[in-house]
Amino acid sequence: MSDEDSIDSPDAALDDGIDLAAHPLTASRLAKHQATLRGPGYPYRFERSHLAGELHDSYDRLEPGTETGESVTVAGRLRNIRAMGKLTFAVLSDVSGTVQLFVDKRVLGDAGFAAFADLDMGDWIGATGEVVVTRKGELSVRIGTFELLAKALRPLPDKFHGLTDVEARSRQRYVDLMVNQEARDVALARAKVVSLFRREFEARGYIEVETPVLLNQATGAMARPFATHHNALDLDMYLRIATELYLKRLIVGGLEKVFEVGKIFRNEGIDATHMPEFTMLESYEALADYDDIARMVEEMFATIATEVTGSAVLRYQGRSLDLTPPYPRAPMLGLVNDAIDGTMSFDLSLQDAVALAQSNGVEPEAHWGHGKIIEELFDRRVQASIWEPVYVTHHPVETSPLARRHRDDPNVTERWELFIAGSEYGNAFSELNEPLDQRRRFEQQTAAKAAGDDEAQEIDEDYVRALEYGMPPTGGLGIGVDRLVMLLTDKAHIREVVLFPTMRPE
RNA sequence: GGGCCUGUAGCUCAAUUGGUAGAUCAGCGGACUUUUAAUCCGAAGGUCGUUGGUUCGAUUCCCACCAGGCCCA
Repeated sequence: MSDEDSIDSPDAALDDGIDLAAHPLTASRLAKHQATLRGPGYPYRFERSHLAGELHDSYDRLEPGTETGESVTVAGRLRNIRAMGKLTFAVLSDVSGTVQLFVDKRVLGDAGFAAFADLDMGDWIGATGEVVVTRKGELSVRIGTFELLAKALRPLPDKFHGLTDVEARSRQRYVDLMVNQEARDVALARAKVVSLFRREFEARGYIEVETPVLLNQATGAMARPFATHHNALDLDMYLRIATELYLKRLIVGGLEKVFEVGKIFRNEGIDATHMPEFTMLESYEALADYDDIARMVEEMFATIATEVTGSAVLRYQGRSLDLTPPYPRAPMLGLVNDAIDGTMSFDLSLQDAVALAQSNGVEPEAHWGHGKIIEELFDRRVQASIWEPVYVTHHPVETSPLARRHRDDPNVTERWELFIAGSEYGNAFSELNEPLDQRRRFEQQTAAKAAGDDEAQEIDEDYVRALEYGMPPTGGLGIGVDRLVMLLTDKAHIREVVLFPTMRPE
């Protein structure tokens, strides 16, 4: 930012139409700000002795009217000012909570009291004074000195109704965070979820790694990538749509237990559960299979839910939801056949399978085989009816090109997806580690792409080369972090758990 | 992509069978030594999302567009 310009021309109309110098709500704030810049200026640092929350922890049990004789220094944003003649009460808000400032003209002095009266809601101040409890029992700092740390040139939203407009809260998340405790709670819950995942994986001997975001080829999932260009190399590049194939290269390399938490980018629509950039957690563990991963995930989900919400039994969208393990396993085809009219089977002719799909509301595309039809029937007829956690297993080989064929059934893979409350929360395989089969699967994807499946994966030659060096049996996992945070914070829309959701420009 | 809905003061919301809009909070002036959304008095504050059209007259009706929400695909 060009600070010279901003100081010299603060009256330029901003893009939301407010002219700070001319608007009645901002003109006096701006004038005070400019006076401070011309005069004493603003401090570069401030020494705080206590957070608001720490004061409550230490002094909340005192009787009304107590004067502790102890001096503390607090700092934060002024959230509410109630001036009553020679006495003023104000609410100071910091990261830990709020504490009341008790401002007495006799304590602060005439000049100090007048200066305090010049403050506006939203200003950042630091203040020092005695910890007291008012006659009404409110823990307060009776300030003897204070300092303006930063001026708020813009007014805060309505102090009671706050900011409720979804669009404004999303675009100006900084304001949402200032005035809505719920917004702060979600941000903290999210941070805690990610932190707990790290703790849990590290406790199991995993190491955290970082794999590339910018790729020559977007592989490892079925999704459209964002395309970009590297100028110096004059090279078209893509943002990653998964971390899977790079993490498995690390298993080949012998790191054995790896995980990564990071942004994934998919060039697709935005709705209640989808954002073009979202946070995925992937992990891979040598010598494990998908059952090992399932046991790990259900333990982690219960632990994280308990630490974030206080219980493994949640309320989500008005309903109770129990994340206590173990979670039942159910083969996909069995669930489909419970839900449709007729019986789907890999033994049906493709013609009969298509007819069965059509009679159950699914119109197969030309390139679909039995597997895609089964998965589509599951999506349309089963998924939404799932509430309590269930591992859906036995995904068709056709729709799982990176998963190992099931040890007992060649039509399906050792794969599960964890469904809760109608959405997918995790996806895991016994990883396909046999290079010749992997090459054939990629070739089948290429054929599907040629037949019109624009989501089919491309072959990643270097990945096959890596497998040719030998990958041990491996259990892999992907978890949508945003959705888990939604579940734990009882949010129905992903935008509520992403600090800065993707939006069109204003 | 389709359907429905929304956009009015900084914020939260009203109103209009078509005659240029009101309230709470915030802000401004005043009173007040225990407030908790303080209270009381007073005076202000608006490109009614944008652009066209119909009309004597449009915030209101119509077209298009912009941004957003919900549902469906």
